This record gives sequence, structure tokens and C-alpha cells, in this order.
Amino acid sequence: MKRSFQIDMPKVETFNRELVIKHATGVFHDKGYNAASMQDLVDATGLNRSSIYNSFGSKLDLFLLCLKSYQYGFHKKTTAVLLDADNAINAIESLFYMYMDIMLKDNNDRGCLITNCVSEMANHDEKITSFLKQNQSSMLDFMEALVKKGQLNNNINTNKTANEYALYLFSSLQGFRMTGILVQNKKHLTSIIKTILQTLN
Amino acid sequence: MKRSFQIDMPKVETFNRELVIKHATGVFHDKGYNAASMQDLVDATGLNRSSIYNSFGSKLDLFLLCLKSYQYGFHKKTTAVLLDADNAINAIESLFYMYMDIMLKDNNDRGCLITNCVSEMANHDEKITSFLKQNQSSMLDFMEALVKKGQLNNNINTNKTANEYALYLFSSLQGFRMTGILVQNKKHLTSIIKTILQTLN
DNA sequence: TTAATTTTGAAACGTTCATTTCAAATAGAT
DNA sequence: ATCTATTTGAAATGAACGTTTCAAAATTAA
Repeated sequence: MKRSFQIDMPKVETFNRELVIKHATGVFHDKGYNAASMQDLVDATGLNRSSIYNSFGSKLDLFLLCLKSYQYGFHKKTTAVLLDADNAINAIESLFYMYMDIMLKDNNDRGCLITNCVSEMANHDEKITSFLKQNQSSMLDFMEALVKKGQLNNNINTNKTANEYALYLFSSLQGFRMTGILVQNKKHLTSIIKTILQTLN
Repeated sequence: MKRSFQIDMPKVETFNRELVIKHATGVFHDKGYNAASMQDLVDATGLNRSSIYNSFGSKLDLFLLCLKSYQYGFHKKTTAVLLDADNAINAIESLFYMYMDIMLKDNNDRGCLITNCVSEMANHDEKITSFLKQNQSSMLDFMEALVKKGQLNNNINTNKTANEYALYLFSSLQGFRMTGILVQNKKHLTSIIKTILQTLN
């Protein structure tokens, strides 16, 4: 990592870092952290064992990068959805539908990488737990801002505070993602979304 | 397993089968399936390696027994809660509070063993997936019957069918259990429960 | 071309994994 | 006491694990 301090810059990384992380993310997403072996990652990325360690540190370090990349991917998709929506309730609804599309795309959905990570690793590794808490916190902030806007524009009722609805939506979204792993039925999933949102109207 | 066909019945199992499964369940619940090693199970149960294989088959077989035992434990707790409740909406609420108590009891909740299993293993192993689907199906049936009763007694509104509310509650419960892993805050969890139930009134 | 630095490949590291093996100890039924 | 089937303990199995090592190949600035 002293590359920028060097005068010479011989042999530089040849592989596409983003692509490698994308492939690694696929492995972790499909198998989970513990069941994903270094050999799986070697096979999926096309990189050599030692190259992975050279460039990414350890399996856990690589996993953390995948989590962050996944989080960023969500962030990008989300802002795209939000720009399209004319009001808060539609934005939230579109968000759920965006997830549903992802869930139904693969025949065997493996759920949300981050939610799976909560289930598999929360309160075990410190770095992971710290990431998960930060992720949760930013998700809640995001939801709260969205609800607050909806309440100001009278799209969302004020039976509960924005903070309370944010917690509810956060919890509901996790449940929805979990449910979709086994319920691969568009009608059922749509019904769940409608019922989740019913209380906000 | 030909024991019952034998005339003689020498040396019989000495350990308490239920207790062994309870201890094994603790390990699986804490670490997840993949991260739980046979050594962990040997340590936790006090049984010898070979005794575990003799009496329970494989690690996966033992895990399946733990899942079933966990499911049965839920069933027992649930029926106790239901007998105490005077109406369906109270029953559902008590159910969520029952979960909350479990979640707050341990400082570091590890979520629901079965939900974690969905996240870690669904759509991988056939036996596991079959168990999970059966569990989901019976949970949905249970919820639907409860909601139907509530709707008959005018405790639960008929904006949605009992089947739709069952799906919603099932999804919500999973989300609630996931959320509780990182949100160890009674006020927040209580708020989530209230918001989940608001739509049924 | 040379010097500098990284990637690469292949092998090996020591550990841990789930599972098996088997002789010895054990205990119920006769 | 004897027979019979099972549990038990300890060791061993081979495979897979994450990680390290290191010489050779590769690449680029000078």
C-alpha cells in the first residue's frame, strides 16, 4: 500500500477489483460466511490464493469489503427508486417492490447478505458487529427521514412518530427478506407488502 | 435400532436424551450450524464423540433433532400463552411479548434458531429445507386460525383476509426476531410490536 | 536493458473438521 | 454367572480448512 509514495510504479494490479468483489460477494451470498471456503473464492474470482491474501488481507477482510460493496449497491438502487417516486409512501412501496423483484429473480433467493450476516455472525466478531450496527443505524435514519417527509405531506399518518414507523419498517423489511427465501410467490409477497404499508395510510 | 425386536435388552442408554438435545441446541443456537464443531457438541453434552454418532447419527441429524425440539418448545410455550389470552388480538400480542422476553433475557440474543437456519441453510440441504417449509406451513396455519377467530369476534378487522394477515404476521415475527438481535432495547421492541398490531385493529 | 515491485503458481503449513474404528468397560436379561 | 448388545474412551482417519511461503514470471518506470 506504499504505492503512492513510490517513485517507480512497476507491475500493478491487473484484475478488476470491483469485479473480484462482486464474484466474492456472490459466493458469500450463496453459501454464507462460514460455509464459503477459500477455494470457492479462488474458483469464483479466478484469482490465485496468494493474490487474494496479498490484495484483500484475510477471508474476513474480504467479506467485510463485500458487505460494504453490497451496502453501497443498495444505496445506489435506493436513491434511484427515491428519485422516481412522487411521494414518501410510494417511495417506500417501490423500495419493497424493488426487493421483491430481486427476490423473485433468482429461483432460490438467498435473502439479504447483511441480514444473513446478522443471523450468522452478530455479536461474535467485533468488526462485523460494528459494521452491522452502523448499517442498522443508517437504515433507521434513512427510513425516519422518509417517513417524516411523508407525514409532513400528509401521505403518512401521525398515529406513530417517524422514529417509531422507521423501526417498524426496518423490522418489516428484514422479515420480508427472510420470508422471501422460502415464499417464492409473487401474490403472497405482494400481499405482505400491502399489509405492511396499510398501517401508514 | 432393532432394540424393540430383541428378546434381550442389555445395556441401555444412560444419558438423558432430552438434556443432551437441549445442550446441543444451545451450541447450534449460539454458533449456527456451520460454526458449531463436533468438539463443541462433545464439550456441551458431556457425551463421547462416538456416543453422539451412535445415538444421533451425524451432526446434521442431531441438528434436525434440535430444530424439532426447538419447534416443539415453541409449540408448548405458545399454547400456554394462548390459553391465558381472552381474545385473538391479545393472544397475538402476548406471543410477541413472549418472544421479546426471550430476546431480552440473554444480553446477546442470537435470534430464532429456525429463522437463523432459514438464513444459513435454506435451499441447500433437502432435509433441512423440507423441515423449514413444513415449519412455515404450520406457522401460517396457526396464525390464520388465530386471525380467523379474531375476525369472527370482531377483535381483528376484515380489511385483509385471515390468510393475508397470517402471512403478514409470519413475516413480521421473523423481522422482529431478527431486529432483536441488534436492538436490545425494550422500548424500541415494544414500539415495534404495537405498530405491527396497529393494522389489525 | 535494467532495476524495482507485484502478481502468480504451486506447494506446504499446522489446525481443525466430521467421522470411523475397535477393544474395553458396562449393564440388563437369563 | 453368563450371555448379549451398547456405551465408552481414545486414537486414528483422510479431507478440508485458512493462511504462509517463496522462487519465478510479469510489468513498468527509468
